[in-house]
Amino acid sequence: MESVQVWDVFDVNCPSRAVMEHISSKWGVLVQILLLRSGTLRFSELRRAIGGVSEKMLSQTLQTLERDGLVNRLVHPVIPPHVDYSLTDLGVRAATTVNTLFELIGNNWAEFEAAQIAYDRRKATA
Amino acid sequence: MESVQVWDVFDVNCPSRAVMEHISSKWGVLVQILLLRSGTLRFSELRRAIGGVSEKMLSQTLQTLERDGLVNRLVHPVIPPHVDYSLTDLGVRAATTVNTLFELIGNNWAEFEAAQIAYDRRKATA
DNA sequence: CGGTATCCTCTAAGATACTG
DNA sequence: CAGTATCTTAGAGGATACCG
Repeated sequence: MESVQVWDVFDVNCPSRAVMEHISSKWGVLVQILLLRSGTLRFSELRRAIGGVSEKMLSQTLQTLERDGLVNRLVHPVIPPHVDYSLTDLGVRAATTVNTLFELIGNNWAEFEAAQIAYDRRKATA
Repeated sequence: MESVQVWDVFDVNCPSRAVMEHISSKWGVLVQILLLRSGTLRFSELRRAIGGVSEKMLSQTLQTLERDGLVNRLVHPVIPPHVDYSLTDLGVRAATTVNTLFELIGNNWAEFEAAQIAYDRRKATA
């Protein structure tokens, strides 16, 4: 039996808004599509792959996604430490949708750019 | 002929990251799915419908989405002012994907909640 | 290696007041 | 009605140093 949407997202107190913010966060979206493509990655691999991310933000993002049940964190008890990150089933589904959004942007980039240029010109002449 | 993805989203300078941030922004996602459901709405209708949004943030969000070519802004030259907002074709496609994400959250809410509780318990005992 | 802890900066975002 | 202008603040986010 599947659970169903109980709250209205337009309500200020809708708790699903918070999860949405985690999934769609700046670094969260990049972590998700990277793990979707790569399967499993270590902390340092994620850090190197995602340009511009700080250790702090990566750590924080991973914790949030793990708490929401989107990311698996597997610690190998060895020295030096070895930690593997991967997507849960739920994470794969979220990441796939996020990836669709990125493809939409990439596949229509000319349209986005044209819209921005047109908008800026309208503002400049006005 | 469709344009294709030119940049790597993992590159710090990838311009599509900015558009992604607009689409997935806190208020942006709510504006999109509300317009997707309602078709056309006025500024004050959007403001009333989206719980918690300030005029400033709504205005800013609408401008960003309009600049990216996702939202149409139609001004009726009357007094008092009348401005209609709606989604462009591109906006409908983005909003539909965003809506999929919200449905994913709503349809699996029990799983999200359980994951959060389990995570918090793990942290507490540790 | 995989993080935390601390400090600091800057801007996202809310509140309020005002305007065409 | 549909915003803008101004002010203020909470917290997002970065830099650096340190630890198990």
